[in-house]
Amino acid sequence: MTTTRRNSRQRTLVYQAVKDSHSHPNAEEVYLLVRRQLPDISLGTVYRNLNLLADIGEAIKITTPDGGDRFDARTNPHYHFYCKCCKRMIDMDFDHMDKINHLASESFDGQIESHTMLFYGICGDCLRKS
Amino acid sequence: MTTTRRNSRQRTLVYQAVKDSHSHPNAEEVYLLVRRQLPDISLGTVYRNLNLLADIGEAIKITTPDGGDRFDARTNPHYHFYCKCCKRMIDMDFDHMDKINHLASESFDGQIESHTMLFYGICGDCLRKS
DNA sequence: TTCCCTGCAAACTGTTTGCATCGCT
DNA sequence: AGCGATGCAAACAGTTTGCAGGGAA
Repeated sequence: MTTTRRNSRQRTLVYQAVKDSHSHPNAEEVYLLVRRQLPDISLGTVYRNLNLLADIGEAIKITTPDGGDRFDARTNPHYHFYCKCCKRMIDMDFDHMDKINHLASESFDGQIESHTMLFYGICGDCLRKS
Repeated sequence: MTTTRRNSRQRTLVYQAVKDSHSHPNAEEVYLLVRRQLPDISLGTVYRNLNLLADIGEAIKITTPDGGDRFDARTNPHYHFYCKCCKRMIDMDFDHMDKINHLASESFDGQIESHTMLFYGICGDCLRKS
């Protein structure tokens, strides 16, 4: 038996914030966004709802090396690129994802979760600035 | 002018522990390992030396979704696979690394750091147990 | 009316840091 | 002797959680 889930303004706004922001916000950023419309929301509630979204699969939680997880409400398959320079998390949409998944699965004993690869490096913007 | 670096029993043992352990230990595990030979070492020192190793490139620091970074003293190129089930970090050595790096680089604006890809999924051991 | 959800604050985890001292070089 | 490294403990950042009250169904 699944537990009944209720709606609340807080829950709706947290979800909206993640969905509308395409910058992979962390909990603090979502908190600041939602506070614009609901100044009394607490950070704990933001965390609870972000984790709920991740649990039920309506958002992805991405662990970054700079402390703090980021959230992404995009549901279509894509990889992530973490720029060590500007610390941005960048979506990677490209044609070869299936091929890469396949190549990786081919010689590994285990079930690779499709489209959850994380790459590291320096993004194009940072490269051109230096 | 580079700063002079000195040796200490602590530093040597931390390095040895990471090098000898092939299980991608976290700071706490390294601490426990080193304490067997040097019971008075402090956790702070372990952290300082692990970070030093990562900075000078003698070890890799891998961020995991379960809190706590892991360390790896293997220097030859390989990817990592994080098993969501048993929380192990598993080395992936396979023939297609260069091809995957190339495919990924091809359609992404930025410099992908070779051999730092992180995959998620369920490892073979966990699959067979369930 | 039920009981899920919230705000608040305290607690927790992993990591860093200031400081006095130690001990390489 | 000089100064980099250590042990210790306090501080920190990000996150979780216990609890009493609030509100959706």
